[in-house]
Amino acid sequence: MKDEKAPGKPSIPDIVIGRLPVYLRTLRLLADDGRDVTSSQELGEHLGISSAQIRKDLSHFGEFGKQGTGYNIDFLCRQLQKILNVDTIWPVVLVGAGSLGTAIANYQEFESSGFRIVSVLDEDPQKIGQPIGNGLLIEDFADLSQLVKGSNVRIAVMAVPAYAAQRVASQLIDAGLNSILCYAPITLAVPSHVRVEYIDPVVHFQHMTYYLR
Amino acid sequence: MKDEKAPGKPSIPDIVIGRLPVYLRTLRLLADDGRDVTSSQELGEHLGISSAQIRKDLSHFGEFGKQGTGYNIDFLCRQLQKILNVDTIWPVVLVGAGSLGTAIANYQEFESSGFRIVSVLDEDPQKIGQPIGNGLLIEDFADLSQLVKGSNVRIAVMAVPAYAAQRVASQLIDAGLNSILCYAPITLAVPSHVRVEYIDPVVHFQHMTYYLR
DNA sequence: TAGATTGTTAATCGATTAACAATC
DNA sequence: TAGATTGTTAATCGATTAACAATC
Repeated sequence: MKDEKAPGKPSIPDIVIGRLPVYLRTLRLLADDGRDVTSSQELGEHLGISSAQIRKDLSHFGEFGKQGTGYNIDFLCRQLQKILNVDTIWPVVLVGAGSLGTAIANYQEFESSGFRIVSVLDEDPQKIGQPIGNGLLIEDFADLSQLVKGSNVRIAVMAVPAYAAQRVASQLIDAGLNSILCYAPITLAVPSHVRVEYIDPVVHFQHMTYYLR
Repeated sequence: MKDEKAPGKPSIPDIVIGRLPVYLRTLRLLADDGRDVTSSQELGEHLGISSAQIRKDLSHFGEFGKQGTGYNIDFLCRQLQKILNVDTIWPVVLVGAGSLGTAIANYQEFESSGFRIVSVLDEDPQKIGQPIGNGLLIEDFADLSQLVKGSNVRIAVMAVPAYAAQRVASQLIDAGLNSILCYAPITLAVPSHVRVEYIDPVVHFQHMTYYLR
């Protein structure tokens, strides 16, 4: 999944974009520790990457630091939030109210990071109508398009079994969503205007075991 | 997190290793569909990468295909499992029996992928002793080192709050574990012999929102 | 001022891809 | 055989890093 090159203005490498949320997360932890200022060197040590890379990454977007001093943490956080478009709250639809879906619905970090789960959908009649997460009720996945219509929801999280994932994804896309975070262990076939990110713990485990002998 | 270069024999790029589990996952889906043979081109189309990359990646490990025909799916699966060291079952310790920990304990895909959660640990006295997952009981995190001692557990999953994550990680490492899958939204400070992989949905969300205007 | 750190350039390093001989 | 696809080479492309002038 690469960034599409906007003809004319040089687009910023997708790999750079992918690091910004990690920078933001780290800066917030520093802020929580009461810190006001940091440097590319300190950040790099925290993250195990070079200070040059951090400065280079940030330089794609502007000048945020001060020579001799470093970066004001609050200021840089706000700038990164603007760059990443998380200076507002994005509504998110969660599909799948199983064990994993419930965990996602309960997760407290979304709200402070720019996201709010506004609907939880499932196909199981036993589950529809049951409470979940923070004051939500599980709704019928069949009502998806009605629910999305006229709302400004553009993001979905899928916590459904692998066998259902492709069908669910297609229906999400038909309903007008174009950003999907997929927890199912399958690579989805989607049109090019849709962006999918994947979370699969097995992929991480198997990556680690390569190095275990 | 890079691969350490073994002096002498040229080490295989970590980024290549990271793709192998995705290849394996895709091959298994094809096998489940009743397919016997595939090609680098077909795989590449499935995954949205070039056929050349797939052939190049595999070529680091040997020759697994047949000109004019492609790859026998079962054979390539077995080879990838060997390469990734998932031709046996790795025991895994899960720390954290909250909502996310419960979802992980319930997840059915681990067993067929080379992993088995053998212990679930928590610090909450209310939780210790309660059943979780597939016939397990939540145990006391304080008993970690006893539990690991003499066992062959080397992998842990952390599903604990961010504020507890660094302490838990350090204790896991003290107990002798060297591979950690961390669901807490924090970059851990660990010695160089320890490998950590991270799963943070917010990082993925924020990556996606950059492209939403 | 002296010391520290940025933003940026140019060099290095590494990954991806196109192309094709080999061969099933 | 003719067609297809591998494994590999060399070229291209892109990302990382070292170094340093600028400057706080």
